[in-house]
Amino acid sequence: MATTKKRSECPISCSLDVWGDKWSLLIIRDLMLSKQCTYGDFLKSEEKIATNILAARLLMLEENSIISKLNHPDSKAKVLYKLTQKGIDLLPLMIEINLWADKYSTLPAERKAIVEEIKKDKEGFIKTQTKELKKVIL
Amino acid sequence: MATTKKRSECPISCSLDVWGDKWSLLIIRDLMLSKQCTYGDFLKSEEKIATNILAARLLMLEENSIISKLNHPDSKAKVLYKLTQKGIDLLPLMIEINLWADKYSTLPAERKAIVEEIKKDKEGFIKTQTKELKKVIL
DNA sequence: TATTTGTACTTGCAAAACGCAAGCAAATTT
DNA sequence: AAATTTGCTTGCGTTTTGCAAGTACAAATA
Repeated sequence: MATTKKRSECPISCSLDVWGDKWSLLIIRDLMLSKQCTYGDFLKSEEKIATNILAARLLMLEENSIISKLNHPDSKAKVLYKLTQKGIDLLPLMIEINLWADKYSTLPAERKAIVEEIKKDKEGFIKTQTKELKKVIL
Repeated sequence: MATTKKRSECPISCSLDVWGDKWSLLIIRDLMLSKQCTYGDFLKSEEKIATNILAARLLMLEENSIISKLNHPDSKAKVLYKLTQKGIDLLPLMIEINLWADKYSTLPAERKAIVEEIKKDKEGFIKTQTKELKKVIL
Protein backbone atom coordinates (compact mmCIF):
# COMPACT_ATOMS: atom_id res chain seq x y z
CA MET A 1 0.00 0.00 0.00
CA ALA A 2 1.14 3.48 -0.83
CA THR A 3 -0.94 5.02 1.95
CA THR A 4 1.34 6.92 4.28
CA LYS A 5 0.72 8.13 7.82
CA LYS A 6 -0.09 11.80 8.24
CA ARG A 7 2.58 13.90 9.88
CA SER A 8 0.07 16.40 11.23
CA GLU A 9 -3.38 17.85 10.63
CA CYS A 10 -1.95 20.90 8.84
CA PRO A 11 -3.49 21.26 5.38
CA ILE A 12 -0.10 22.00 3.83
CA SER A 13 1.46 18.97 5.45
CA CYS A 14 -1.45 16.68 4.51
CA SER A 15 -1.32 17.89 0.91
CA LEU A 16 2.40 17.29 0.74
CA ASP A 17 1.85 13.79 2.12
CA VAL A 18 -0.13 13.08 -1.06
CA TRP A 19 1.61 14.93 -3.89
CA GLY A 20 4.63 16.51 -2.21
CA ASP A 21 7.41 14.74 -4.06
CA LYS A 22 9.48 15.43 -7.14
CA TRP A 23 7.20 13.57 -9.57
CA SER A 24 3.50 13.67 -8.69
CA LEU A 25 2.88 17.22 -9.85
CA LEU A 26 4.63 16.44 -13.14
CA ILE A 27 2.18 13.59 -13.73
CA ILE A 28 -0.66 15.97 -12.93
CA ARG A 29 0.88 18.58 -15.22
CA ASP A 30 0.94 16.07 -18.08
CA LEU A 31 -2.72 15.30 -17.49
CA MET A 32 -3.63 18.98 -17.41
CA LEU A 33 -1.82 19.60 -20.68
CA SER A 34 -2.96 16.42 -22.46
CA LYS A 35 -6.28 15.63 -20.73
CA GLN A 36 -5.58 11.89 -20.97
CA CYS A 37 -2.36 9.93 -20.89
CA THR A 38 -1.26 6.34 -21.20
CA TYR A 39 1.52 4.86 -19.09
CA GLY A 40 3.81 5.23 -22.06
CA ASP A 41 2.88 8.90 -22.51
CA PHE A 42 4.12 9.68 -19.00
CA LEU A 43 7.39 7.86 -19.69
CA LYS A 44 7.90 10.01 -22.80
CA SER A 45 7.95 13.24 -20.77
CA GLU A 46 11.10 15.28 -20.81
CA GLU A 47 12.03 14.58 -17.20
CA LYS A 48 12.36 10.82 -17.77
CA ILE A 49 10.66 9.31 -14.77
CA ALA A 50 11.71 5.74 -13.96
CA THR A 51 9.05 3.16 -14.74
CA ASN A 52 8.83 1.75 -11.23
CA ILE A 53 8.52 5.23 -9.73
CA LEU A 54 5.80 6.06 -12.24
CA ALA A 55 3.83 2.97 -11.29
CA ALA A 56 4.15 3.81 -7.59
CA ARG A 57 3.04 7.42 -8.10
CA LEU A 58 0.09 6.50 -10.29
CA LEU A 59 -1.07 4.09 -7.61
CA MET A 60 -0.64 6.71 -4.89
CA LEU A 61 -2.54 9.33 -6.88
CA GLU A 62 -5.29 6.87 -7.69
CA GLU A 63 -5.59 5.78 -4.05
CA ASN A 64 -5.98 9.42 -3.15
CA SER A 65 -8.64 9.97 -5.80
CA ILE A 66 -6.63 12.51 -7.76
CA ILE A 67 -6.51 10.45 -10.92
CA SER A 68 -8.47 7.48 -12.22
CA LYS A 69 -8.08 4.87 -14.90
CA LEU A 70 -10.40 4.34 -17.81
CA ASN A 71 -10.52 1.86 -20.65
CA HIS A 72 -8.85 2.94 -23.81
CA PRO A 73 -11.45 3.04 -26.57
CA ASP A 74 -9.12 1.41 -29.11
CA SER A 75 -7.40 -1.32 -27.17
CA LYS A 76 -7.57 -3.47 -24.06
CA ALA A 77 -3.81 -3.37 -23.79
CA LYS A 78 -3.82 0.37 -23.18
CA VAL A 79 -4.87 2.20 -20.04
CA LEU A 80 -5.91 5.82 -20.01
CA TYR A 81 -5.34 7.97 -16.98
CA LYS A 82 -7.32 11.14 -16.33
CA LEU A 83 -7.80 13.67 -13.56
CA THR A 84 -10.75 13.36 -11.20
CA GLN A 85 -12.56 16.49 -10.00
CA LYS A 86 -10.18 16.52 -7.05
CA GLY A 87 -7.26 16.45 -9.47
CA ILE A 88 -8.78 19.12 -11.71
CA ASP A 89 -9.10 21.31 -8.63
CA LEU A 90 -5.33 21.40 -8.43
CA LEU A 91 -5.37 23.67 -11.49
CA PRO A 92 -5.29 26.95 -9.53
CA LEU A 93 -2.29 25.66 -7.60
CA MET A 94 -0.57 24.61 -10.82
CA ILE A 95 -1.26 28.05 -12.27
CA GLU A 96 0.31 29.79 -9.30
CA ILE A 97 3.43 27.68 -9.68
CA ASN A 98 3.67 28.77 -13.29
CA LEU A 99 3.19 32.42 -12.37
CA TRP A 100 5.84 32.21 -9.68
CA ALA A 101 8.28 30.49 -12.01
CA ASP A 102 7.54 33.09 -14.67
CA LYS A 103 8.43 35.87 -12.25
CA TYR A 104 11.79 34.39 -11.29
CA SER A 105 12.99 32.54 -14.35
CA THR A 106 12.71 32.30 -18.10
CA LEU A 107 10.04 29.98 -19.40
CA PRO A 108 10.20 28.03 -22.66
CA ALA A 109 8.23 29.87 -25.35
CA GLU A 110 5.23 27.53 -25.49
CA ARG A 111 4.74 27.70 -21.73
CA LYS A 112 5.32 31.43 -21.68
CA ALA A 113 2.43 31.80 -24.13
CA ILE A 114 0.10 29.98 -21.74
CA VAL A 115 1.27 32.08 -18.81
CA GLU A 116 0.58 35.28 -20.75
CA GLU A 117 -2.91 34.04 -21.44
CA ILE A 118 -3.36 33.32 -17.73
CA LYS A 119 -2.09 36.78 -16.78
CA LYS A 120 -4.71 38.39 -18.98
CA ASP A 121 -7.62 36.60 -17.36
CA LYS A 122 -6.81 34.10 -14.66
CA GLU A 123 -10.37 33.31 -13.64
CA GLY A 124 -11.46 32.92 -17.25
CA PHE A 125 -8.57 30.57 -17.94
CA ILE A 126 -9.41 28.43 -14.93
CA LYS A 127 -13.06 28.22 -15.92
CA THR A 128 -12.33 27.30 -19.53
CA GLN A 129 -9.66 24.76 -18.69
CA THR A 130 -11.72 23.20 -15.93
CA LYS A 131 -14.57 22.73 -18.37
CA GLU A 132 -12.22 21.13 -20.89
CA LEU A 133 -10.79 18.76 -18.29
CA LYS A 134 -14.24 17.83 -17.02
CA LYS A 135 -15.30 16.67 -20.46
CA VAL A 136 -12.90 13.77 -20.09
CA ILE A 137 -14.59 12.63 -16.91
CA LEU A 138 -17.83 11.89 -18.73
CA MET B 1 26.47 22.04 -2.33
CA ALA B 2 22.72 21.61 -2.33
CA THR B 3 22.40 22.87 -5.89
CA THR B 4 20.82 20.19 -8.03
CA LYS B 5 20.76 19.78 -11.79
CA LYS B 6 17.54 20.74 -13.55
CA ARG B 7 15.50 17.89 -14.97
CA SER B 8 13.98 20.08 -17.67
CA GLU B 9 13.09 23.65 -18.50
CA CYS B 10 9.46 23.17 -17.46
CA PRO B 11 8.47 25.75 -14.84
CA ILE B 12 6.71 23.11 -12.75
CA SER B 13 9.72 20.83 -12.85
CA CYS B 14 12.16 23.64 -12.05
CA SER B 15 10.03 24.79 -9.14
CA LEU B 16 9.85 21.28 -7.77
CA ASP B 17 13.63 21.02 -8.07
CA VAL B 18 13.82 23.81 -5.51
CA TRP B 19 10.99 23.28 -3.02
CA GLY B 20 9.34 20.07 -4.22
CA ASP B 21 10.01 17.82 -1.28
CA LYS B 22 8.15 16.87 1.87
CA TRP B 23 9.66 19.60 4.05
CA SER B 24 10.50 22.84 2.24
CA LEU B 25 6.95 24.14 2.02
CA LEU B 26 6.47 23.44 5.73
CA ILE B 27 9.45 25.66 6.49
CA ILE B 28 7.95 28.32 4.24
CA ARG B 29 4.57 27.84 5.93
CA ASP B 30 6.17 28.43 9.34
CA LEU B 31 7.74 31.63 8.04
CA MET B 32 4.46 32.82 6.58
CA LEU B 33 2.65 32.20 9.84
CA SER B 34 5.39 33.53 12.15
CA LYS B 35 7.24 36.05 9.93
CA GLN B 36 10.58 35.10 11.54
CA CYS B 37 11.83 31.82 12.94
CA THR B 38 14.93 30.54 14.64
CA TYR B 39 16.35 27.11 13.93
CA GLY B 40 14.78 25.92 17.14
CA ASP B 41 11.38 27.28 16.14
CA PHE B 42 11.35 25.10 13.04
CA LEU B 43 12.26 22.05 15.12
CA LYS B 44 9.30 22.75 17.39
CA SER B 45 6.78 22.39 14.57
CA GLU B 46 4.25 19.63 14.80
CA GLU B 47 5.73 17.55 11.98
CA LYS B 48 9.06 17.04 13.77
CA ILE B 49 11.61 17.55 11.06
CA ALA B 50 14.99 15.94 11.70
CA THR B 51 17.72 18.45 12.50
CA ASN B 52 20.02 17.39 9.67
CA ILE B 53 17.20 17.59 7.13
CA LEU B 54 16.27 21.03 8.44
CA ALA B 55 19.84 22.27 8.02
CA ALA B 56 19.98 20.90 4.47
CA ARG B 57 16.64 22.48 3.49
CA LEU B 58 17.48 25.85 5.02
CA LEU B 59 20.69 25.88 3.01
CA MET B 60 18.88 24.89 -0.17
CA LEU B 61 16.22 27.56 0.32
CA GLU B 62 18.85 30.16 1.08
CA GLU B 63 20.93 29.21 -1.97
CA ASN B 64 17.80 29.66 -4.05
CA SER B 65 17.05 33.06 -2.51
CA ILE B 66 13.75 32.01 -0.99
CA ILE B 67 14.83 32.68 2.57
CA SER B 68 17.63 34.64 4.17
CA LYS B 69 19.32 34.86 7.54
CA LEU B 70 19.49 37.88 9.75
CA ASN B 71 21.07 38.61 13.09
CA HIS B 72 18.87 38.13 16.09
CA PRO B 73 18.55 41.46 17.89
CA ASP B 74 18.97 39.89 21.34
CA SER B 75 21.74 37.38 20.86
CA LYS B 76 24.65 36.40 18.66
CA ALA B 77 23.91 32.77 19.37
CA LYS B 78 20.56 32.95 17.63
CA VAL B 79 19.86 33.16 13.92
CA LEU B 80 16.63 34.49 12.47
CA TYR B 81 15.30 33.22 9.18
CA LYS B 82 12.87 35.21 7.07
CA LEU B 83 11.32 35.03 3.61
CA THR B 84 12.79 37.05 0.76
CA GLN B 85 10.50 38.69 -1.79
CA LYS B 86 10.82 35.51 -3.86
CA GLY B 87 9.69 33.53 -0.85
CA ILE B 88 6.84 35.90 -0.06
CA ASP B 89 5.67 35.46 -3.64
CA LEU B 90 4.93 31.84 -2.83
CA LEU B 91 1.98 33.08 -0.76
CA PRO B 92 -0.62 32.69 -3.57
CA LEU B 93 0.56 29.13 -4.09
CA MET B 94 0.35 28.42 -0.38
CA ILE B 95 -3.15 29.85 -0.32
CA GLU B 96 -4.28 27.60 -3.16
CA ILE B 97 -2.99 24.57 -1.30
CA ASN B 98 -5.03 25.60 1.71
CA LEU B 99 -8.15 26.12 -0.41
CA TRP B 100 -7.71 22.74 -2.07
CA ALA B 101 -7.17 21.00 1.25
CA ASP B 102 -10.20 22.80 2.63
CA LYS B 103 -12.34 21.46 -0.19
CA TYR B 104 -11.30 17.84 0.32
CA SER B 105 -10.61 17.49 4.01
CA THR B 106 -11.35 18.91 7.42
CA LEU B 107 -9.02 21.62 8.61
CA PRO B 108 -8.08 22.32 12.23
CA ALA B 109 -10.20 25.19 13.57
CA GLU B 110 -7.47 27.85 13.61
CA ARG B 111 -6.51 27.14 10.01
CA LYS B 112 -10.13 26.93 8.94
CA ALA B 113 -10.60 30.45 10.27
CA ILE B 114 -7.80 31.74 8.05
CA VAL B 115 -9.22 29.92 5.03
CA GLU B 116 -12.63 31.49 5.61
CA GLU B 117 -10.98 34.88 5.67
CA ILE B 118 -9.22 34.06 2.39
CA LYS B 119 -12.47 32.92 0.80
CA LYS B 120 -14.11 36.24 1.60
CA ASP B 121 -11.42 38.31 -0.10
CA LYS B 122 -8.48 36.44 -1.55
CA GLU B 123 -6.78 39.41 -3.19
CA GLY B 124 -7.18 41.52 -0.08
CA PHE B 125 -5.70 38.79 2.07
CA ILE B 126 -2.70 38.42 -0.22
CA LYS B 127 -2.09 42.18 -0.24
CA THR B 128 -2.33 42.52 3.53
CA GLN B 129 -0.20 39.49 4.28
CA THR B 130 2.41 40.42 1.70
CA LYS B 131 2.72 43.82 3.30
CA GLU B 132 3.11 42.24 6.73
CA LEU B 133 5.78 39.86 5.50
CA LYS B 134 7.66 42.61 3.71
CA LYS B 135 8.03 44.58 6.92
CA VAL B 136 10.41 41.90 8.15
CA ILE B 137 12.67 42.39 5.15
CA LEU B 138 13.47 45.97 6.16
C1' DT C 1 35.55 33.15 37.00
C1' DA C 2 34.07 28.43 36.32
C1' DT C 3 30.34 25.83 34.97
C1' DT C 4 26.19 24.82 33.10
C1' DT C 5 22.67 25.75 29.66
C1' DG C 6 20.95 27.19 25.06
C1' DT C 7 21.41 27.47 20.13
C1' DA C 8 22.76 26.04 15.66
C1' DC C 9 24.28 22.97 13.54
C1' DT C 10 27.39 18.21 12.10
C1' DT C 11 28.31 13.29 12.13
C1' DG C 12 27.43 8.24 12.01
C1' DC C 13 24.69 4.75 10.76
C1' DA C 14 20.60 1.92 9.67
C1' DA C 15 16.44 2.06 6.91
C1' DA C 16 13.83 3.64 3.20
C1' DA C 17 13.35 5.57 -1.34
C1' DC C 18 15.27 6.22 -5.83
C1' DG C 19 17.07 5.09 -10.42
C1' DC C 20 18.52 2.14 -13.85
C1' DA C 21 18.27 -2.20 -16.40
C1' DA C 22 16.10 -6.29 -17.22
C1' DG C 23 12.15 -9.30 -17.17
C1' DC C 24 7.25 -10.61 -17.82
C1' DA C 25 2.35 -11.43 -19.10
C1' DA C 26 -1.42 -10.05 -21.82
C1' DA C 27 -2.98 -7.77 -25.99
C1' DT C 28 -2.13 -6.42 -30.60
C1' DT C 29 0.19 -6.34 -35.03
C1' DT C 30 2.49 -8.56 -38.84
C1' DA D 1 2.55 -18.18 -35.45
C1' DA D 2 5.95 -14.88 -34.40
C1' DA D 3 7.25 -10.39 -33.25
C1' DT D 4 6.02 -6.13 -31.09
C1' DT D 5 3.59 -3.10 -27.97
C1' DT D 6 1.91 -1.99 -23.47
C1' DG D 7 1.75 -1.75 -18.61
C1' DC D 8 3.74 -2.97 -15.33
C1' DT D 9 7.26 -5.88 -11.67
C1' DT D 10 11.78 -7.33 -9.93
C1' DG D 11 16.74 -6.96 -8.60
C1' DC D 12 20.18 -4.36 -7.11
C1' DG D 13 23.42 -0.59 -6.35
C1' DT D 14 23.21 4.37 -5.01
C1' DT D 15 21.21 8.23 -2.77
C1' DT D 16 18.31 10.28 0.59
C1' DT D 17 16.04 10.08 4.96
C1' DG D 18 15.53 9.70 9.85
C1' DC D 19 17.04 9.05 14.40
C1' DA D 20 20.57 9.63 18.03
C1' DA D 21 24.51 11.50 19.53
C1' DG D 22 28.09 14.85 19.36
C1' DT D 23 30.33 19.58 18.77
C1' DA D 24 31.39 24.54 18.90
C1' DC D 25 30.26 28.83 20.42
C1' DA D 26 27.37 32.30 22.94
C1' DA D 27 25.02 33.34 27.06
C1' DA D 28 23.23 32.65 31.52
C1' DT D 29 24.16 30.99 36.17
C1' DA D 30 26.70 29.86 40.38
